[in-house]
Amino acid sequence: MCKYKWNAFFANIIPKFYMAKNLITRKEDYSQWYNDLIIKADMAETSAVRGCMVIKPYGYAIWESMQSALDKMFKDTGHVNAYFPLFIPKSFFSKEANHVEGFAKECAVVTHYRLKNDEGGKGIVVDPEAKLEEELIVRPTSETIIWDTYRKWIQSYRDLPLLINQWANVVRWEMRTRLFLRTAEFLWQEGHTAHATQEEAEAEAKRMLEVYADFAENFMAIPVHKGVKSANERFAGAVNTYCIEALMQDGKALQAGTSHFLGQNFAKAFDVKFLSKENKQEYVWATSWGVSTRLIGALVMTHSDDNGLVLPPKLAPFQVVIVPIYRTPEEMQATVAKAHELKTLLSRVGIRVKVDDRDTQKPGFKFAEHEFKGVPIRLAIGPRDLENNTVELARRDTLTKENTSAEGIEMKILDLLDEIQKSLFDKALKFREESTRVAANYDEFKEILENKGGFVLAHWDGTPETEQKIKEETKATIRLIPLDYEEKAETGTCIYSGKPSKGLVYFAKAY
RNA sequence: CGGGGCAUAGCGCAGCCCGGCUAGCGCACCUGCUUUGGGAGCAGGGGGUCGCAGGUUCGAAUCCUGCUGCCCCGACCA
Repeated sequence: MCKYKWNAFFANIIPKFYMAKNLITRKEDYSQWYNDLIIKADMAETSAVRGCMVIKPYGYAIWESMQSALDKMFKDTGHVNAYFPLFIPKSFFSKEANHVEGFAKECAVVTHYRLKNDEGGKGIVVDPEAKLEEELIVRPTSETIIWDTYRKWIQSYRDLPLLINQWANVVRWEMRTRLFLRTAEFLWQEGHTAHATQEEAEAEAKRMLEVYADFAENFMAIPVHKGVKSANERFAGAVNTYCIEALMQDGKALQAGTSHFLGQNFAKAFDVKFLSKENKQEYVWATSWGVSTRLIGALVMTHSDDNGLVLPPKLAPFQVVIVPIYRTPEEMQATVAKAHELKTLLSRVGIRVKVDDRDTQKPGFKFAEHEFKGVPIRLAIGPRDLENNTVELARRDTLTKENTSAEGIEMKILDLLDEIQKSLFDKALKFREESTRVAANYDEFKEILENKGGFVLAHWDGTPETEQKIKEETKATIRLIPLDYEEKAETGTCIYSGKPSKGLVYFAKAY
């Protein structure tokens, strides 16, 4: 009965799977640790298609948690969802010069629309008769198709602002891929907005940057820096790219979200004009912004440890797992019943709970499995607990255990979940602060990057050439220019060229 | 696209140099019994076109040729 129930409800989330007892440590080999963790925690795997991954139920559940939090934040800021086509006519794509240049090298192209049986009897071939008149690009991003559509939607200032988001997949034909961090196809959301004035569009781009930073810090428990990208790192077709940058445990930075002020570039390329209050034809102002499944990679690399995944309570598919412990059928019946009773109690206050009442696995195995998969809190209930009205409570982040009264447990767990969420953030913040250094000169800069990693604050002369040289020599790039860079106007000299600098910028090696 | 490596059961590997009988091991899987408060034990069992195509040979996982796929390292990227 219990076995049947488990299968019916959870077979898709936690399949029977052997956990490796020994995960390679972060210190031994960070990237292998990352790869093994993703696969062994059952989040994703490589697929039969080169560069593309299969997101497995547990990984997808994390994405769904992210989606629902973000989607609410988008709606709360006045956005609505829509959906635009996967395919973009080649001619659209080439209308904005910088945009094409930026994406041309990594586009998948559809050239035919039909297959046929090979005349030589060797399977299926592309029918050469079925060549498309105009090739279609599989979207690497949707600005072009969206702006072509917006032209028809916008006539007057009364149609503005237009605040639309879409949840979609995109394809960028990458040479080298890594699960979640860089795959040929990935899932994301892309917001595309149209405004009557420059000020409003810029404010929108900054507002969404704030939304992303809020999400990263309060849901993912990842501290992020907000800033502006240098010209080299700017989105193809944007006037300005704002970003949030996070620091991973190996000292490399990861761009966790971007928000672009597109100026009138796309409006001009796609001829999107509106009639202003003054009865004048004007080009609209645009933004776009996105975060992707890459965030899952950021989540893993920020919090997880040598024992496996560590998930922040707000995004964990299950916040609490309850493991019943028993010897006899009677004990099984009693502890499983108590576990479900507890689950009901916890669910009632909004906690996501799973009872692991599989009779096919021993408790020790379950402990190890849920620990590896990063469930924030584990409760164990055995015969002794039934007698004493207690539970054993274990925290994933600290790996500590305690016996506690079952009385009022739901309030205790609510508090504890908050505490874990905060503790993860604080720990990550502390690590980032400790990994952020100021370099007074180029030698110091190189020394820090080579031996310590992390963010390096340094003066820069503001030219793309200097950034390029530094990149070539050290592999570090400017991750961001602080938002208050212009106002602060600290003066100094560029560590590379010795020319005047307007302020410190963040350098790091990046994913 | 350049350099290196790998391809044998679901996964991880051994066997290959030096060809030979029915291709083996660990984990996973199935059955039974004993177990269950930190990854259970024993017994039995199922599962393989040895990446593909050709060649050498009485005989090929093993030797030769060609192909394909994958992984790692470098130039591009959220």
